[in-house]
Amino acid sequence: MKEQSYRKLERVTNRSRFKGIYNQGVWRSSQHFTSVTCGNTQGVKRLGITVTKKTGKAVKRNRIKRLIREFFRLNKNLFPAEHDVVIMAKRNMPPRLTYQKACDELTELFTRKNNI
RNA sequence: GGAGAAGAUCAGAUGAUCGUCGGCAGAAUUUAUCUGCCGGAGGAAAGUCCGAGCUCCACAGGGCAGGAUGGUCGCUAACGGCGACUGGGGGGCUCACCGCUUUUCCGGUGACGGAAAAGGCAUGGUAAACCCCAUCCGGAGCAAGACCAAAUAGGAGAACGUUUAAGGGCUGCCCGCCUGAAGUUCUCGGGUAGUGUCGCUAGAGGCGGCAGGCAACUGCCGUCCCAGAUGAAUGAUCAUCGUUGCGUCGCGGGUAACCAAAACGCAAAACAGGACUCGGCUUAUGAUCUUCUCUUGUG
RNA sequence: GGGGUCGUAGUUAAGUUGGUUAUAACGCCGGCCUGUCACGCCGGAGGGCGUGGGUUCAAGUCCCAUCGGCCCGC
Repeated sequence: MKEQSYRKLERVTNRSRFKGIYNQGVWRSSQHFTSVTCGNTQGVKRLGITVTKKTGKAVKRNRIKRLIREFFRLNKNLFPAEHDVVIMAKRNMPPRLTYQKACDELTELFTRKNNI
């Protein structure tokens, strides 16, 4: 499989799996994002993204999801192996989010988590 | 130059790298995976305010209730939409107001205007509220609906009923109809629920030409295929060009204030993302162009 | 995505042929009672129809647009 891909196999697509991650996972948060990490039995790193309607309208939500996906693709080494990670966007998201700022904040969030 | 109205067009472009959804072909060959090619959001995709197609409710029947519309003619699959023509747009009631009549005060040379009080419901006007009249409307909605896989199987309560049938469904009610020969219906609880399949995209379709019509629109011919996701696909980074604004410099123009080409640097680029599909309406919003109206300055 | 329902004082609500100054309870303020507080009694104030237009002499009510909250579905 290609290194920088993001296929359906690497996504969390089931509602019951989301609930399981919320119940058993470890919660971390930064200024604009919240992450939940939980081990899985599939042998791959998987990512789920949650952006609720309270964050904004459809254009804004799609953009946030694309930026988070891009961060996952290009920084897979920061994610723990055989774990499911859910990244949630908070309500105070700035209207014009650039990839550079999102990448910086998420990098800081995940490197801090690995140190603990 | 400024303000406003109406209409039309576009919604930055190209390339590279990484990545994504669908289709086709090949490798591999149960899936999974890899490679190549092609295609991949809007004028409003939005709000869900109207109208339809389509699907289910057995058929989609009659009356009442309820809802919607209200000048005429036409267009259309249909409409509350659109076009043209008209300049007012169905009929009625009155406790409110205006108007009407009388008196007083104020302003004015005056016509008259303003304010207050009373009279009267005999006369006029005004509502998208109420009554009547005409026309139209069965209900729900793709989470409609059909199939496969998986899973248990039968538990508790309530209502009604067992022979001139109850109950249920079709519409809120009635008639009528359908189902129903001993159970039926409702509620609660329990089990299962998938990277499932179809519906799912060729359509009242787009573009061009000709003809008819004042127009909305219609007919004929040619040509094109243009998203089908389901925790939900269009993105990120870089480069070049282009648009706009600002700053530096100032080829040039001008008596002057000033206007300014080329170059360089910086910044900006709106509203907004399909979710069964169309026709409208409404709302949000950037730029350019055309026509018209008002106003200011100069010649 | 589809359908429905609601928005009125600080809070919970009432408000229908459209027509006096938009109402009630709790809350708030002052007084009485008590050694003090609460309860109770008496009196009072304040401020509100989500927002913007329209119809009308007059709109919480009718019409249009818009914003926000809540509920339902195989």
